[in-house]
Amino acid sequence: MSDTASDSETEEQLEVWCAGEEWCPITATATILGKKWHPVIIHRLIAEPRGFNDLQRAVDGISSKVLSDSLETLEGHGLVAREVVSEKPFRVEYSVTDRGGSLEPVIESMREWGETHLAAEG
Amino acid sequence: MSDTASDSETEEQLEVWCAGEEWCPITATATILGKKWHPVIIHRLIAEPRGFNDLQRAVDGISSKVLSDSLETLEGHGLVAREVVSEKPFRVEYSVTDRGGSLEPVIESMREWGETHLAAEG
DNA sequence: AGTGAGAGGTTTCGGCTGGTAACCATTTTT
DNA sequence: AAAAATGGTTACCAGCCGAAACCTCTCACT
Repeated sequence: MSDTASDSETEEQLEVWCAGEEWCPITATATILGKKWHPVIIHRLIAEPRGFNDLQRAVDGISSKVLSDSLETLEGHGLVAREVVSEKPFRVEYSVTDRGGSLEPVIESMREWGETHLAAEG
Repeated sequence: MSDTASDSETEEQLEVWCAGEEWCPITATATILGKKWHPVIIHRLIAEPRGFNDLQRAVDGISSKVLSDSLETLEGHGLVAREVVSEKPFRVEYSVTDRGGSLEPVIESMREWGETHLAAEG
């Protein structure tokens, strides 16, 4: 494709550099975060660490199976940490890792966009 | 896409409620943007309007069927516009709408996150 | 001891979606 | 004429998504 404009503009290359390249940071991010429930799960865990059922209520609408699968996936990506906080009354706590917490600006921009462009409910 | 029922996404998905009481802007945004290829498609169209094959090459990795379906969905959400620019040599041009262009900060934050947290991964 | 609520999930079973490959029609280029 | 480029469609299938049911364990109440 078009990239032989080496000496022209340094500024505009920032927006074009991932076109035609093999690895795309947007696609990479979308592969992890681009699921229906992943952003809101992380958002709720950034707000505060929670147990499974508490989290399910906070996400509000997700099934237990999908939440279970999602948490497993997110833990695999190193975005969420699972800790058993009690054995006898068996209790678990999910929280975001540093890596997961770093997604806050992304999720916040999604929240803002949704609020200004999708607020059509009532 | 399939028939009439599934196209209710176009209008009624905007009324995604979090099971009764609270409407969640993050979930609503994720329902639209939370697909593997949607963010990068919009990103490439924000960079410049393109024809189908040009866009497919720019997205790099997407199949023609998935691109076709995605464009149809995004057009239904009012994020992408399709214009036939020539009939004799049949040419179309896809571009972002104002609404689609307003996603730029969201996509940019995804790009930044991927660049700093996913570089050199698969 | 029995019942029910709450925590933390798993199982089952479809339907929808994402992905590959093949195919099609038209026009331009070689 | 043959090849390539443009803009897709169709067939087919693996896998993910989602609703509902089910499961174990503990605690509280009676």
